[in-house]
Amino acid sequence: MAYNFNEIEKKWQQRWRDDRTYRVTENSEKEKFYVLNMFPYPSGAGLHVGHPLGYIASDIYARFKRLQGYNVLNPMGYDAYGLPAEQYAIQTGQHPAITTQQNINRYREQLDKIGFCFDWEREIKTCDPEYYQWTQWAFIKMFNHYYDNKAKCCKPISELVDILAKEGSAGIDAACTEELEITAEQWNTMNEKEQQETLMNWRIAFLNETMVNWCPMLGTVLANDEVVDGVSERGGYPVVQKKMKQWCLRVSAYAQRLLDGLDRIDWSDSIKETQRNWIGRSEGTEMKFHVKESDVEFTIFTTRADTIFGVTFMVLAPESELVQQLTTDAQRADVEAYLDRTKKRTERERMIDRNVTGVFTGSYAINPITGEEIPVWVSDYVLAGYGTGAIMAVPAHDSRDYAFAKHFGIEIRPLIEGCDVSEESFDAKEGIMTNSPTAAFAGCKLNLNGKTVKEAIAATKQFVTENKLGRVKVNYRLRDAIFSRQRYWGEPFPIYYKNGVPYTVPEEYLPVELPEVEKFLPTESGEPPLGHAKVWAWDTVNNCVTEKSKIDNETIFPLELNTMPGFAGSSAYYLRYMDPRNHQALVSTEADNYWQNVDLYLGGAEHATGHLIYSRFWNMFLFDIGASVKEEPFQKLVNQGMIQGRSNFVYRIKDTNTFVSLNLKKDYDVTPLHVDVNIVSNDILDIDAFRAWRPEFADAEFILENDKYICGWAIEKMSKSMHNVVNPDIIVEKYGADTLRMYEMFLGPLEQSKPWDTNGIDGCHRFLRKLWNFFFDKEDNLIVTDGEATKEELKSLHKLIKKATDDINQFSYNTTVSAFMICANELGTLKCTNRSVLETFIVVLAPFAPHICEEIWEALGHNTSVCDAQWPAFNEEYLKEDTIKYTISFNGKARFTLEFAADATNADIEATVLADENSKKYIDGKSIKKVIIVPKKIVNVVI
RNA sequence: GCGCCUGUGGCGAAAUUGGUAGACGCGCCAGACUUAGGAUCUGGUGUUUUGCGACGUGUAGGUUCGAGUCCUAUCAGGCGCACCA
Repeated sequence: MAYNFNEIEKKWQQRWRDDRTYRVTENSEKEKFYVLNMFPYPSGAGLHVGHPLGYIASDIYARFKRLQGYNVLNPMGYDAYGLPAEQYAIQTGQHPAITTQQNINRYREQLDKIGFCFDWEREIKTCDPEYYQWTQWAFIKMFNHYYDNKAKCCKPISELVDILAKEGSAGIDAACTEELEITAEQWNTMNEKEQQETLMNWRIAFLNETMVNWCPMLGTVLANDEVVDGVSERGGYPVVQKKMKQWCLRVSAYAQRLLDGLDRIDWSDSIKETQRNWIGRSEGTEMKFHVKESDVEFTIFTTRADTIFGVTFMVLAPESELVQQLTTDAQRADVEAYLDRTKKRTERERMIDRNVTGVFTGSYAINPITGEEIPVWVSDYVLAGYGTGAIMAVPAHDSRDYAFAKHFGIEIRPLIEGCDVSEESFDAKEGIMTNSPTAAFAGCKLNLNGKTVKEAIAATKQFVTENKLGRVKVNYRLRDAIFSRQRYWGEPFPIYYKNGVPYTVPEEYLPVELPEVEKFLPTESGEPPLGHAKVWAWDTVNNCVTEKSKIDNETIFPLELNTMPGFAGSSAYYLRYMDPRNHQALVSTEADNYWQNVDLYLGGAEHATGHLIYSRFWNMFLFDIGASVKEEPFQKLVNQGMIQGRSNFVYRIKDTNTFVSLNLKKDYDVTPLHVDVNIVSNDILDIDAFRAWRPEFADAEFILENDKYICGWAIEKMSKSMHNVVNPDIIVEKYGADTLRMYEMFLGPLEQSKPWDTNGIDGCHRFLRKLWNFFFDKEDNLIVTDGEATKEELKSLHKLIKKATDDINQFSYNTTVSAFMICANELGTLKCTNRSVLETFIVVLAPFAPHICEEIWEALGHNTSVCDAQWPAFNEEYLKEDTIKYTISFNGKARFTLEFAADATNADIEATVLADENSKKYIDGKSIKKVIIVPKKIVNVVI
């Protein structure tokens, strides 16, 4: 019988379930290896052929490592909270928990068909109370810690309270929202509420009135990485800036450690670079400027301290509190009008429209070094959230300042020898400084003339520091993460409010479970959906959730109405897999010590600035409090490329129901329409299927070429709306999971994006059928023979072992698949039937095509799984050749080949070549400069 | 604008890291077995030339006995950040 993949795959998938083949337990005898995929959000559309790419790749690696004797953890779960299920709930009233579970079931069914070695007994779902208990727990820990900049780690907030009570804030160097100066006396006279509000300034998880990305259509705020081009990542709705009180995580406290950590992990350069960009470290100087005829002083941040003599105006961000203080009465009306206008513009509008706008405040600042008076302006090209929200403008050496100065006719004062600023600014950090105003301002002691820019920056820094005019400062672009979402389908906060002050639910009473609501929409008074919950108050006596109607603000208090964002549950899930059913801790010390962190993490590169930053931050925090043994969660990261869809088009002649074939369409006025790729084969449309596809096409007419309707095509993202989704189930049914696995790997380099194209899949399928025929004849009799393998067979086999071992280690799976085919071709030519050779082949192939290998393995008489076989050792002896062919070149031009004994020395080879009749023809009496012999390859004679 | 990556047959792609291109698969051509094949097997397949040969890794230079690989410039495509001072 032929290779019956459907039957074989069903059989082995069942067997693996029954035997719990892929269950893992901590085993100190064996070395661990932790493989992890970014867990999926179970969307309603199910899996398409792009999803399994990473799972297959990691599955191969996991199986490979297991064969090499490692104890491999390869778990799977679901990122189950998210917007689509909630949007669906709003539309249909269906509870998101139900939709989500249905989607999970569908995913599981599809995943099972591909034959992964996941340990499903460790499955987690982020919406499961047993899981989110630990998300809430981590949040409480963050609430109760602050970040000590000197110690470079976080510490309990109680220690900060002690310091405040004894010494005030003077000695505190901690990550904070704003620099506060509080004496011990002030602190001690504060009431409870004031103290709590003050502590918010330092907590890692803190409540803050902040500018947020508000998406009115979604009715919620979004994190920076959830906003793309000024619209929401999900849905593409407009996003506006709005000031709101929100929970935040002080991610910025960890900016330097997040940056430093990148040097210790094995990630691709491009992802590291993206993270470095996102963190955006910049080293510069903070300088204090006094305001003329006023007590007010303000600080600016600059990386170009050397340009202090070129400052001809100052600019404040419109949102800066200084604007109100510095606006003179004469200018107030103009400034107010400007602020109004700015406020109305969305982020997106500000991004598109880069016309120079601004208004003068009426105040003048004093240059701290020269004493010169400088006008202070307001303009929205200065961002409130970066640096101090105020800048010193140097139009000669900054293009934005230059545009502003040109527009408002402000002086442009060049400071670098020979630079031309008549047309544009000179932004480069190079050249020799000039124009230091030593004469104009006799009091000025700083002279930068003749220094390079680099030297001048250093000199200015030193001068500013020594004269206490400011300080050296490092700034980061990385902002704190906004952690509140005005949504239903997310983790509830373990927070209740007493007298308007947030308090955490005691850890031992977690989880605080998500309450039921009647509606998933915001309330009429504009509260988030949890405002509809009837049972949503905290009873501090019985430590439980109770009816809202019982709130008395004595012992029963209102609970937080916001929920946590998507990244909350996905930030530490890898730890939970180590010990998923633990009720006492996120992860037991034993499990954490054994599994440590993820050795190989696979997922899409699109998470570079979201999940992969939050997750590192979250884990560093857990590391600081001793809940995780490793500072970095993911040691090696591989980003699989996206599988794009190949869409097909039909061309409808305008205002008709007639469709014209691709190469004839130029004669008509046509509208291209996406057509379901499943009714198109090799770009030829199945016309009957098309008529049946949609009612409006039932009586469609066609203009054919060669009796066929040829469709157009394009490479696009695989999505429902483009009708280009290919379901893996269909491939599995037609070719089998093993073929799908081999083919997805064969398609090209793992990290590259590539379009899905079934055109080559037959090659992989043919290979497996051929393999089957090595073992069985037409009547299913095993036809392998015992005995010694021949030299050629062993050579071919060991070439494969070497190639497979090397390539799998480098995730070069496409070349590994090629190596299998080459070896099978060679063994076929050799008519190999040798049991030991073929058996070893099966072991090496097992990670790629586990079902067929199990079946053959069993037929060969083994009563254990091929998963528990041993990865074969490579033996160089078999690859040795008796003779080696050398290409003989003269002056780099290949001429002919000669064969030598494998152990011939260079001297032998040289002598033979020079004595050779052929060679003499090329040398022809000319003198030989040298003879280059590349081992086993080439002899090049230079004449 | 800044940073990163990629560019090789009709197509997906290889190339032991500087060693004399195009492995493997698809497609195509020819042949065999077939009533037939979109099944299977065998052989061929970068361009050009009848042939020896010549030319070929986006383009133009350079280093080298030798360059797809290194250097310089340039073009094209992709990704990330983007009024970050």
